[in-house]
Amino acid sequence: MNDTAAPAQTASDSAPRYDFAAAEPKWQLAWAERGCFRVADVPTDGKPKYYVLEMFPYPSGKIHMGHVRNYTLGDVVARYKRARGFAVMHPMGWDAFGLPAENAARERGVHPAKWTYENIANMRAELQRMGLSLEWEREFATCDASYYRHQQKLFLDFLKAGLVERKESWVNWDPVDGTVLANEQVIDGKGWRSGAPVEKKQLSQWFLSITKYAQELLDALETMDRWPERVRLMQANWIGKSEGARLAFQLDGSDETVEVYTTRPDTLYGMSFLAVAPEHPLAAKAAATDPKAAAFVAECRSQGTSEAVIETAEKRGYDTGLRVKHPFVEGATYPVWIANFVLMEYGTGAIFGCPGHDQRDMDFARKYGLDVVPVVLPPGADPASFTLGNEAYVGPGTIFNSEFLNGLDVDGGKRAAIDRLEKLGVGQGITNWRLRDWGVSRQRYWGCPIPVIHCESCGVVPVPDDQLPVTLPEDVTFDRPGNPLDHHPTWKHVACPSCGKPARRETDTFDTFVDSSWYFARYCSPTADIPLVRDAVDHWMPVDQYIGGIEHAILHLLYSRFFTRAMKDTGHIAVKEPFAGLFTQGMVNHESYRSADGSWLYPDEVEKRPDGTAVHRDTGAPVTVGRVEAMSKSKRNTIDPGAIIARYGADTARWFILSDNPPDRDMEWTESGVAGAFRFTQRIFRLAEALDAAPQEAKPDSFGPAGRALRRATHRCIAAVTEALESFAFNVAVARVYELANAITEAERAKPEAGLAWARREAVETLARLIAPAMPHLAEEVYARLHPGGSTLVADLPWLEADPDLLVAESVTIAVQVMGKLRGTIDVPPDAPADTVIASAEADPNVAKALEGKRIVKRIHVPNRIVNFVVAG
RNA sequence: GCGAGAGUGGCGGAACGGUAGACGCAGUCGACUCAAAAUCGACCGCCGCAAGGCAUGGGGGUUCGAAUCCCCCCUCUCGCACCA
Repeated sequence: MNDTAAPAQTASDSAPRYDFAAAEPKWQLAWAERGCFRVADVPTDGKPKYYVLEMFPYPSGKIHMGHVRNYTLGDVVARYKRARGFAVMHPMGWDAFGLPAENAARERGVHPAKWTYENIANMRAELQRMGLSLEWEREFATCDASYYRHQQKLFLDFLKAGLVERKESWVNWDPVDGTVLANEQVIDGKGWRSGAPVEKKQLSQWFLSITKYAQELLDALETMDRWPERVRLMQANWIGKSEGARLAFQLDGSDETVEVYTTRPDTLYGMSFLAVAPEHPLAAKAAATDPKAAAFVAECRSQGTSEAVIETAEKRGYDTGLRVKHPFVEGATYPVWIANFVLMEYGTGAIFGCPGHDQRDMDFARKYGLDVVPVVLPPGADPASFTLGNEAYVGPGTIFNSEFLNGLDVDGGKRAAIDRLEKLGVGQGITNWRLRDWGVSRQRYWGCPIPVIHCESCGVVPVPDDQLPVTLPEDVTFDRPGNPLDHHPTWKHVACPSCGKPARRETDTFDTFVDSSWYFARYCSPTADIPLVRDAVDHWMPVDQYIGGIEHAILHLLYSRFFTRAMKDTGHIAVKEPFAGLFTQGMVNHESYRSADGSWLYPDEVEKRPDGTAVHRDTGAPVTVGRVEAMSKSKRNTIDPGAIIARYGADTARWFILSDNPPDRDMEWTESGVAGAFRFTQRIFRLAEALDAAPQEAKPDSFGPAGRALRRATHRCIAAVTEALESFAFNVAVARVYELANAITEAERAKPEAGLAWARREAVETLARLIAPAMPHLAEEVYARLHPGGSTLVADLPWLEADPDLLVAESVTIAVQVMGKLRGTIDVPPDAPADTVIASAEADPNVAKALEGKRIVKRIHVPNRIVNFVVAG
């Protein structure tokens, strides 16, 4: 059953089949030996450059279908652009630092380096079996000291340039394991391994100053027209610029003030309370003397962990009894509440509440019986009678109930209020950002060491350039929790480079997002002894086409954009934007299967019945076919690319993945779809074989009707596939190729005529060259058959150009409508004059019938397209 | 809640405002075969014997003509989410 579509030939099978298992390695070797995909760091051949890059993989050990899709898409682009005359750089490497390697070390006692490099070797072999046009000479792993030493250098340059800060920050602390946890290691507020409730702990950590570039990162999004709109939008939201005012409220009966951030200073006269976050210093102060306040703060803290709780949590608060003075209204004071919906992380951790024009404040006010004073009058509303129910009014309008602001619109009110605050010296207009600086310290072993030394007398001292790289010690143990670098007996003890006294190395390593924030630039000069060689990086950057999953829409792409700017400002690179074009691919999904007892089954264990039901392959027990969803180990609906390639070949896998649907949408991997793609590889091969008897002949002077039709199909296909590839419509390109194959089959059945053999040969060679970006091995195999003894590789051939004369049809079929309804079609010569076309349209019997007894009011003729009669009566 | 995208046969999908459903998958029938597989051929949106009618989530509109443009509504997916 496993081999219904297997390539093995049976005795009765007289037609020889395309032997992909022999062909694919053969052509892979040929490409490698010829160095087809090599380019110089600094080319001198004058070709335009094109840099294609797919997001490099984490070396988990095996490739998955998402990789196959990602790298197939990139390879189609790379091979196509190369044929179009570009010098294409298409490198590959490994995002090799990270937690899984440490987990493997703890669970299986294998050293992270050994585990990682073995995984890399395995995955490299798998990728090579896909026949990708990669330049393996540029390969590196981010865990190579020869890579991360330059990362350390970049960091030190950033430090010098004032782009790095050290500040206190909260981390997830597992009190049982005594270790810092990554966010994904915190499950429902508990440590994933120990199950102990996670605590927040403050540590001194390194931050890259991404916020210094917030405005620029936001502005540049506007110009990035080759990025998907939604990715730009997600980044803009993430950066989260907001304009407003910061103002200080003075506590009644005290000199102390509370700072508030607001985007609505125009609504200050609608204030009815002030609220601070539970973590706010004022809340802490209230809690110190008021047990009830302390209890409320504690309650907020205990509840705040899981996201589901936050989403549904009711607004609750506690009145501290303190009051603040209004900045504009002499003598007016308002209560100060501690409220669970105020976020310490955003703004100042305190707000002024204006229930009339903010829904959250409204909910809070209604719950606790606080005043609701409308100060913005919607257009057309009557100021005397206007009231608010439980809905805050957030639209435009005219300010009222607001003294000096009365009569202004919202924007004018904001400006006037800010002016007054500034005059009074209690506040000013500011821009606030949601984007935070990027904390890059990780308390982990398997990462790039942060190259600084802590000295009691000199403070933080950068590791001098000549002492780089700071390498990871190999003799580490994972037998206890925490950071092995910290436990290491000698590694962290060093002499201070500045004063020579005993000092301590930084034992934190970088967030792995740092590793992936500049790898694309390093590929340009992958073995240089400086981070980036300007000639090379200035030639190849930016990446012309970057391809990867949407899951990296924000962090990886934003960090890379920032990092590139930082590298520019420290003189390492000329460009600001790393990725000129971005394409985000969809996921690869698969049906899931469950047996009667609810356990998940692998696709291999399931047999589909013709009636649509499914049973267990061995036991015959009924199987429930579940949803089509993302492949995951837990649901066992994964398909191993290695097994697919072994059974059907790389070209089949590549072809199916391209043919199923548009590449930016999620696709469904189906067994029948792969089988269909496999059948097509065999069919192409048969079309080529059928030519063997055809004599080699010079191009005939004229062709018969079948030959002319085939030649038109051939050249139309060139034009159509080219257009489809240019617009990333790979599924359409595939459809056009099928059409040409169908046209060739039709020509095979045609009566023999002079020149037909030549036309068939042209068609098959065209077919081979058009499939080359998608099915490169089969393309070479077919081409080689057509050119016995030749040594030219399709990989080295230029892209085909369609003959414009053959793109014009001999006759065109024109639709004839009466009042927009199709009543017939007529065949006319292309570009026939309107009056003849209309005359023959009217002569069509069916059309004539529809026109009978009617008066033709208007005759519409769109050349080569349509005739439409507008009639009356 | 805010934002974005998408709704077309049994399925994936195609379609510069101009013959809706290209192409593939699945399916039906036939040829070849002792048989099966493979292959080749024909059919394959819905209603209808037919003529014809109806069809691109629903409703309006613009237009000679709308899957495509505009307005309203419904559904689904994704992202963000007490961001003041």
